[in-house]
Amino acid sequence: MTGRTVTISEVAKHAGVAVSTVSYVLSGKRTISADTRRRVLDSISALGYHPNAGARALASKRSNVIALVLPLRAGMHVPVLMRFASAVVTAARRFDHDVLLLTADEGTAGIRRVAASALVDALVLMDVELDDRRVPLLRELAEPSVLIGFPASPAGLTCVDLDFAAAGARCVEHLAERGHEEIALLGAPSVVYERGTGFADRTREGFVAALDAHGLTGVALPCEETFDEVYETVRDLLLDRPGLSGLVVHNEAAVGHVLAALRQLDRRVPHDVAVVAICPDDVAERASPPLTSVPIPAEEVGREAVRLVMEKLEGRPVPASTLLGPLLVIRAST
Amino acid sequence: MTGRTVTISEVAKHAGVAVSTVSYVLSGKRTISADTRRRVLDSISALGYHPNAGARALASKRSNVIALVLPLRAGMHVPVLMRFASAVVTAARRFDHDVLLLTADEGTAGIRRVAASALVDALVLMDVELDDRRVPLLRELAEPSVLIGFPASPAGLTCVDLDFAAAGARCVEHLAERGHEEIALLGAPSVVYERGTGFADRTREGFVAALDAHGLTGVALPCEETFDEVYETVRDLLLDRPGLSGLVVHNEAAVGHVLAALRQLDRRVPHDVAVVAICPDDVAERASPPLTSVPIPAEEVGREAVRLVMEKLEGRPVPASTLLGPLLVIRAST
DNA sequence: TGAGAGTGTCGAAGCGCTTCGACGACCGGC
DNA sequence: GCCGGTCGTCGAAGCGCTTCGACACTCTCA
Repeated sequence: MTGRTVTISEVAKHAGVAVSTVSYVLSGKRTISADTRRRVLDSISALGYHPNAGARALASKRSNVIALVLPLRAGMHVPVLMRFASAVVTAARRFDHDVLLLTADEGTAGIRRVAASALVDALVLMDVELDDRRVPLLRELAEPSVLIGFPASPAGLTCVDLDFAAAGARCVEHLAERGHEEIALLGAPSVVYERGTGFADRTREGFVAALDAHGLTGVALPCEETFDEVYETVRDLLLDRPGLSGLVVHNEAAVGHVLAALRQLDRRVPHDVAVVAICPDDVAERASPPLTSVPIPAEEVGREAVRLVMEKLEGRPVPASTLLGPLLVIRAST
Repeated sequence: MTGRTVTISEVAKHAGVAVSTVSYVLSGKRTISADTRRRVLDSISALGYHPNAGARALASKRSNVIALVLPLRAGMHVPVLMRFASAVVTAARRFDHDVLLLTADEGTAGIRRVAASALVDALVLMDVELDDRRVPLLRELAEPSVLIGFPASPAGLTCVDLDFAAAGARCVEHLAERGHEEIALLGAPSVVYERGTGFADRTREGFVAALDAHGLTGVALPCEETFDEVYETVRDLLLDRPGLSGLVVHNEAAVGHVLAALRQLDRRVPHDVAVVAICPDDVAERASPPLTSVPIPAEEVGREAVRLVMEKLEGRPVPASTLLGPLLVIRAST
């Protein structure tokens, strides 16, 4: 079974056809008679043939591999990243592509390397910052790329993400419908805002705009991720704003701490304070009480990124910007 | 800069040498005079040459890519996985290799495919189960592989992992030193034990054995991951065992809930109950109070796995089993 | 001083695949 | 009955690299 490696010419010999015929059977790029096709396919499975990826890449100038570039930085929402990665791999396989994993350790050099060496045909980049060093490089690269997230100036790029502004607004809207009049957003740690990570800012903007639109009062605060800091933030917030009755939490790591803090401050959810989170579904479900939330659609985003990059590989035009609409899942916390 | 792709023969022409000379400069497989080497290297950087990965793989029968196989199942410790993955990528780069990401969706077919097509030279598998379907396949594969985790019968395989039994024992030992006489282990969710995931079992075994060795009484319980379930478990545990004063938590997702539950039950940490966790450092640091813990040495394990797989690629013998000794970091919770 | 042993470099033969042009065989239309 | 078109298949030319054997030198040491 796992004997010597079988080549296309052995398949051709076994099937009694030319090497090129086998190739055309596999690629479907020329018409082949049903009879010949069957003979070839039989030989392929009889011999256990697998095309050699290197040879194929060399001859066709296509490696059928895409790069997935993950920045593995501090303060990141790692589990979400993983779900993105998984979705990208699964989607890529559906297009008969594999995924090469690149971390940011190597900086832009890694991207340049895999592109220049033809190791990959295209790139998908995750967790893009507003001012991302990788962006200028992508513009000059021949290989198509898609970003998950939006840099400050996305001109000439293809980007896809959850519409965080709409997500922030959706949370406000929901709390407004429930009759809350003073609410707060607990967002990412301040370091994330300082770094200029797009999604954090965009959620805040959507939140603030929706506050206005619905005539509510409120405030948007950064939120650290240790229990003690979260506790203080929540305590001070409730002290400063006695009328506050709704909370939007956009910080996966802090969400549990926020609930624990409220518990300790004797505020009952949702009776005293209603809580909406923007976070992965499993976190929302596991909380006590289970949280009304806007889930992060990692699967959809990953799938869409791959679809877009494949379109670009085919030379087809794609929209520069794809924003996925937020869903609101209502649970026990509002 | 990102103009047409530069080939080795253009470099050779530019440097005034033969193609093979350029190749030998790059690989170091034959001696080259210092002068020629310099000329060639200058031409390489002048032209911006990057060897074509496909051509290289075809000619050398080495793709310089290793596969990282991640099962992306429910109930997994995803952030830890990510750190493993990151460590593997970084370590692989140090050996001039890239990493192809494979998920378990494709089952064993994916492994077979990338191996047979020579897309990868070797494999690293993560989160191995006691009875892992992938294991028999690895045995018959020509490509070397290394497992992170231990299957039930590791004969003929190369495995590396944290020594979870020693980690469980180390926690007990620490609590014994602090004078605790009755302690409990809160482990993985029961579904993880039922699936037969090695590390959960091994921690429990180490815990139980150390209990005996130190003459302590105690119990090992599975632990679910929602706050309410954790709360009940902890409450019942304290009710059943009034003498209990130490807790070992080997469940990253539940660790925060355990502390919140203790807080709510008016047990102070470490005054009333001491807590030791087996979990990633960032989780232990972020908790309140910061937890004494045995960290999961993801970086070391990943690096070691890559080192082993590279050794095997070179044809050198490697130990079948590598267990990394646990470290105990003392913080405020004991 | 000449045989023998390195050194440093070259040319050419593949590696396994895709793709292009060519070419019979067969078809229908006049 | 001949011509132009398809259809199905083949052969050969690469793709860009590694590696093997050959070979021209330059040193040593007898």
